[in-house]
Amino acid sequence: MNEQNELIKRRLEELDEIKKLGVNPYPHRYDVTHKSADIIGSYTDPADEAEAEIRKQFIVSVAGRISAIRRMGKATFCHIKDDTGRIQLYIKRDDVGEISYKILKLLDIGDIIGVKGYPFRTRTGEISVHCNSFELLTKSIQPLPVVKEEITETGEKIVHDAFADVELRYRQRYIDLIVNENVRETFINRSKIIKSIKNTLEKYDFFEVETPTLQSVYGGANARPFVTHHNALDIPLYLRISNELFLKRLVVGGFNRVYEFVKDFRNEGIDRTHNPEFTQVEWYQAYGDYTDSMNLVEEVVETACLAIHGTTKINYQGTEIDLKRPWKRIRMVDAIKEKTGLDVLNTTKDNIILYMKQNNIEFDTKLAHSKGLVIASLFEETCEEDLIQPAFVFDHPIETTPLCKPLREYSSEQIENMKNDTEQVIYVERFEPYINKWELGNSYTELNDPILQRRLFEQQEERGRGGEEETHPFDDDFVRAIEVGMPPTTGVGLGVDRLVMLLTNSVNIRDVLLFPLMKPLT
RNA sequence: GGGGAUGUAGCUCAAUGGUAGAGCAUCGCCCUUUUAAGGCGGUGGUUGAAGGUUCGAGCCCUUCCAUCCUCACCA
Repeated sequence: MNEQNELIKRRLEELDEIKKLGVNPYPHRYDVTHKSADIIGSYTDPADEAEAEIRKQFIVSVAGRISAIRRMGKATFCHIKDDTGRIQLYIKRDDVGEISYKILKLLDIGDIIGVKGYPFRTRTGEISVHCNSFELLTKSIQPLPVVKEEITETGEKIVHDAFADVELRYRQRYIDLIVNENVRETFINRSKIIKSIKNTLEKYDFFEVETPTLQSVYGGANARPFVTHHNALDIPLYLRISNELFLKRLVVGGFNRVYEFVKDFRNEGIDRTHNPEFTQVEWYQAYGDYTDSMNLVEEVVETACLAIHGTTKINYQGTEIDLKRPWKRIRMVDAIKEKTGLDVLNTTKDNIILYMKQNNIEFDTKLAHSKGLVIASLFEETCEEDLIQPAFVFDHPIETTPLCKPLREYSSEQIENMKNDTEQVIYVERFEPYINKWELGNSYTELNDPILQRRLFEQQEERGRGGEEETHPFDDDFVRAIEVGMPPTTGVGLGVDRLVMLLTNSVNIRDVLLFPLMKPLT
């Protein structure tokens, strides 16, 4: 990209020539009366010559970026793109005058112009604007990739020499968006999905809130945080890994139904389904339990799919997936039994570990101290790969999270004694929606017993001291809030990026993030 | 972090270790209903960076940078 590049040099010369002709290449505003799609959509062919003459009085004003130019001596065809699509312009020297036509010759692909003229149909059938005048609105200095679009006789669009370098596409998304129409569509769909989710939640009287991104105690998930520093207060701060604990405080405060779309930050690896910052929507509902959340998750996802596809059936990279409610619901231990035949409820911890070793199932020995974690790990290694169609996997071992309520069937003595009996696994009312093998979210019947909450945080701290890297830190203020009293509550966190990937058939999370994190070029 | 692959003109891509090329874009000329417009003629390169082997390196070797795939980690 050196500045001596011939193409850029040439364009700077053109810019000078344009200025010398008395034209401001960067004017301040332009009155647009029509969008390209409106012009094409509302066009009807005139009945006869007389009507065609009259039509010439109906002037449209349309603006956009030049995407193709075909010059033919004293007449020029070009296509401009606006936010509704593209439209062809027909500009004749005799119509616009000599000086304007001279300026037209100085224009390039990438320049933004506004034109006034009347719609007509060309000899080859394309609805176009016959221009009486045009105005340069912005001169482009950086040459764009030249993408040729061919419309076949069957109406199919073939894109030639597409701008395909993924690295450049992510780093210079503005160019990607100009040139690659499907990229634009993906982000329009992302917006529609988010809007749909909001609509569904608002329909049930959920209330949108905002909670802190900078937190002095992070929590609500198992993840390593980004650490920063506040100068004036001279304290470390963390970028949130979750907003869960704040939303629950709001339920304590009396907002019975709250939701927030939120950027979470996790200091971990980057791959096809992980970006250091990503979007979740979380919502909390007082007086409900996790079965209410299952119902709402189904509805939120199904409705979002309908909003952009008009059907519940999607094709993700060749896999047919139907998001129609109701989804399959299965206990984690039953999923394991179905897949492996192993009845973990009636098998000792050591025998499960033995089974995993015998079957070459990956196993982290750091988890060997807890039967619950062994079971969760067995599930992840064996069952996840089959969870293509939407399914709720529920009732996880309590060791997987300190924020979730144990099953209602337990007596308080059983929960009390769980530490003393290593073979006794306490299960919690948690579920994860799986689609296409991905955990799309996470949900609990929220723990609101402050005594147990405190104990579970303490156990997390203990495990942290024992070497586990990603445990929940103890949050005193949060426990205080629970002590004030949180009503029976259920909550959900849903991964928005992954949902958008699914619904837009995107392979990489970067394809659904406008500006994914890239290593800076040195 | 491990393994595999890629990086050549503005874009998309070629090039047995032996003169770096094509299409589009760009520039000049012709062309007043073209549409991947067309015709004729030009310009354009530190082959990601730095070393090395060789008479000779885009190609072989080393290191580095970036990206992709994959594994690990990870809601």
